[in-house]
Amino acid sequence: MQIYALVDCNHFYVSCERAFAPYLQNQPVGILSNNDGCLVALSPELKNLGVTRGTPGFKINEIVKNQKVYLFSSNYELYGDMSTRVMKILASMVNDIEIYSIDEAFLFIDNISDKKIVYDLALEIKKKVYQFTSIPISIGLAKTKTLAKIATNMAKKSFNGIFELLDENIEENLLKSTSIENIWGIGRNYTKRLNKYGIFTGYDFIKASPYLIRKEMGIVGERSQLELKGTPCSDMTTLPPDTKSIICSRSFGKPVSSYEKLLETVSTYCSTAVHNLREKGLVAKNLTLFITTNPFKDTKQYANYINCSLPDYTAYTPEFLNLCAILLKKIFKENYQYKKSGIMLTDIIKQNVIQPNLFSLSYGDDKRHLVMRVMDKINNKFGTEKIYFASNGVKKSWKMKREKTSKRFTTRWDELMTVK
DNA sequence: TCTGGGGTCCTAGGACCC
DNA sequence: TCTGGGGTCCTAGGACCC
Repeated sequence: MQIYALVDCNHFYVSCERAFAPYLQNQPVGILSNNDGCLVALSPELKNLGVTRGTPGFKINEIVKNQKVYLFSSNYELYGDMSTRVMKILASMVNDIEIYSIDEAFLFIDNISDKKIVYDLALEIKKKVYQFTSIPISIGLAKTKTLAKIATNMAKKSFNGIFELLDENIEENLLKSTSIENIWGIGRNYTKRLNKYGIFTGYDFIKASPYLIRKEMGIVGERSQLELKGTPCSDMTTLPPDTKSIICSRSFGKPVSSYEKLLETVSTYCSTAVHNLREKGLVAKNLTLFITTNPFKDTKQYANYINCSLPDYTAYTPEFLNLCAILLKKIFKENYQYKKSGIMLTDIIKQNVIQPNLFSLSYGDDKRHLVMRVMDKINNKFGTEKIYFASNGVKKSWKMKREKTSKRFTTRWDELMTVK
């Protein structure tokens, strides 16, 4: 018997905050996105107050005032580290694990003939993860990943946090009561299209003609359909896939209109992205830069992007920074209130497979590489941006808001939890 | 005043090649 | 009536995911 188990951490960011602040237990808790913009994670108690994911923070001021809601800025350093801990525990308990996102992982369970044993294993996993991280998880068990997703949704509605979907009658009933928009791979747009053909539930979907599904959704839809019928169509990818792009973009705390300040923003984001590139042992050749005004405001709108390739693959920050200045000049327009900018690195390969250009040194061998290494070492040890490029700006009046951040309890010595 | 950020995959169409 | 056929590569855009 081959079983896919999907482990999903319950309201993960909230649970991370709760792990270090027990008074948040059973209280309405919400985590805000970057710039304290909108809600990205909610505790069930907050959901019960009628608040939904994606709501802008300022729209719930009223509720926050009246109901005592605890709001936090997102603390990705903490969540990332907690995620690593959870994944390590999972990996120690099964042979094959595919880390799917910061709070989800597929486990592949093979060679177990008895359903009961699988269920007990899931129970043990859940217990152990909670014991070592105090993160509550839900586990769905099924024949394919897509079915496991549905099982996990059920597991979240109690059932001890574990739902096993291996009985065909239960499967059929569950598909009948599952709307297609809740199926993995079917989003808002495909839901609308399929509704036109009278397809509303998972059951309608598996009964629909494969030709129709193929026509409307392409190969992806056809795969989803097969998976729901019990045929696995996606392998476990136990090795992390090669990075194809790295994006760094942010909204500003305050709008920016001068070229100089806008350049500070893209330079800062660019430095971060190229740093990430180096951390992964990669080099890139292509840079895309974009700027945009605030689409939610009634002011003059402008958005544009531009993209350019370097002559060689590199992870040398100044080279990208120079390019940023040139590219920004080309698309920058005066008299606009810019709200967001960003850069994307593409055409990425591993540093150790660079094909050196006949006329230049390869990045790994020259002094530029060493300078970057020293810089990264200093910043990794003493904190981000201890040393940085002048083009990133010194004052950064546009910096994003993060007014309610908790401490980075698990990754900074000076932010360890104190017990009074 | 205040509305996130980072990714992947697939497809259609155009340019170009022999 | 009918105007070759087969292929690759690249890009933009659309869809999805968390």
